[in-house]
Amino acid sequence: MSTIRVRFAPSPTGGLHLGGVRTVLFNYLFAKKHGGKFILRIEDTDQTRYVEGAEQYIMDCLQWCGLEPDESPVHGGPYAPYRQSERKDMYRKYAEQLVADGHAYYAFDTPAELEAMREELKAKGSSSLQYDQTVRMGMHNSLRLLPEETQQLLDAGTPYVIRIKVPANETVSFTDMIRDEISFDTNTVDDKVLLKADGMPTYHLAVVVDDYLMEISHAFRGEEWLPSAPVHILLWKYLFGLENMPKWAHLPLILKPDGNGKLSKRDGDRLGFPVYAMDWKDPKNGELTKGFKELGFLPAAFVNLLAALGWNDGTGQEIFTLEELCDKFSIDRVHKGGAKFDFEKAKWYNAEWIKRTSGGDLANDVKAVLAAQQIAVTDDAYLIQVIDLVKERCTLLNDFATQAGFFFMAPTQWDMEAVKPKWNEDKKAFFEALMEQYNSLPNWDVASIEQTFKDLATAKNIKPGELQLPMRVMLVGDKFGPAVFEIAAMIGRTGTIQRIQAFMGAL
RNA sequence: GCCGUGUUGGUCAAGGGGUUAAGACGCCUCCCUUUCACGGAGGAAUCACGGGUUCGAAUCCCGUACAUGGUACCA
Repeated sequence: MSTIRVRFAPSPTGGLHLGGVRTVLFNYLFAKKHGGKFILRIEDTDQTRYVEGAEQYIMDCLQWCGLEPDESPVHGGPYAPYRQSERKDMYRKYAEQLVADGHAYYAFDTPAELEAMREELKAKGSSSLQYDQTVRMGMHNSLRLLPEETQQLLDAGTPYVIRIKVPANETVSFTDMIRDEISFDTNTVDDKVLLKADGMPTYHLAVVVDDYLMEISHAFRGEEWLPSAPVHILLWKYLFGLENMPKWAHLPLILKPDGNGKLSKRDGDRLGFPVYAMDWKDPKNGELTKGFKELGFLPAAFVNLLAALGWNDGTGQEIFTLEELCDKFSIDRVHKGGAKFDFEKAKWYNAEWIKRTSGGDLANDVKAVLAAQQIAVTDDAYLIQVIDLVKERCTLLNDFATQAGFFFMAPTQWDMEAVKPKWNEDKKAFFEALMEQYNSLPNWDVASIEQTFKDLATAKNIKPGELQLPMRVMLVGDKFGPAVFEIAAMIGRTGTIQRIQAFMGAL
């Protein structure tokens, strides 16, 4: 068997959507599992929707996810160029060849003429509004025109497109790796444009030509492409031979959590979760779309949750590293049906990954989170201890701001409501005595801190439990965090005493 | 409308002729903890519908419904 080469071909028209990253992921996993290559080609032939910077953004997202391609516009490779716009000349040749072979034709119809055709079909009550075999002989194209008429138009520089001539009464079928046999009646497929008036190919021509030229062996794409598959199959048949065609896999769609439909950027804004891998700022209108990265997701968790959306290994295992995924991924365990995206579950994956990642490995990310709170970390060893102490209560990296922040900065306001109602002179006296005893405590460790606290409480005839909540509020400012004595040990003797004092002063 | 593809708890899903129909998220109860979590033990909740085939159907077949995608000189 020849080398496995899979490819992903995003169009640089905006941010990288969940579905896009998942397609990349499945491409990547399949390639790695079989020792093949993952190729990234850019579909930048849509002049009107092309967005400056989007291509770099895509590369950045893939790098963050750890899914870097083997060949791409930035990585280079033997089949360069990898940008469709730079391969423009290759496509025309094949389009012309199709015309010469009678499988395609020139069409000179203006937008107005196309519109008129659709209006007419609609008026007739026709079941389809397509430019297809039923209408093409009534249109302005080289099929109906005399050869000299066509030549005249061409010579005169009349704008034209090249359309595929879909045959009548044939069945086009192919095997999809996850859906098995799929077939179409050619009478229901339209004469798609292959080469646009501006000389750029449409996706239909470009995928086929590029897949052939780049020797792609397997092609993964979203299910939304299934309806145009017959066009691609026909093209392969006419141009390069079905035996050379890559194997197809059409991935299920990722659906919006509520209501119906494909997950879109809007849903994220509306429901309050990201749908892009990383923040994307649209240069056209300055609009910012939130990304998983900036919200505080770990790339490993992001990849993990994406893999689980439409695939599982059948064992019930939920947490996978990229390496495990590469090893265990199998195309026939990919689902056929679309899956609704569940942000709660997505967060759970991240929490699991935070728990499983060591404090040391988390340190840089947490440092950045704290820096955003104006907290500069100088002692890495201390930071790592803090992280290990609090990470199990963090779902997102940004949670470290509240969960770890008080280890670096004393609270300036306190949850007084939690303390005041039960506060009295006895308790006040307890904490004053406590400060004194802590001040002279020989060893500042969790056991000593706790023992002193409890002994003093007993001596003052107060239940230690009743004093722990006030103590917590003094140290943290609020009612959360690890065990109070752990916190006290961590922030040190002077820190602890100062915080008790500050609170008493503010009371 | 037409064409394609789907349909197991609220969500992700295992299971592909005989199962008490796994597991996970979420939700609820309890335990742990005089904080918040983590962890542990339980609980509620499911085979879209109708016909076949079969001793037996979530599983195979046919319809229907519903969902979703496409129906552009967008990808």
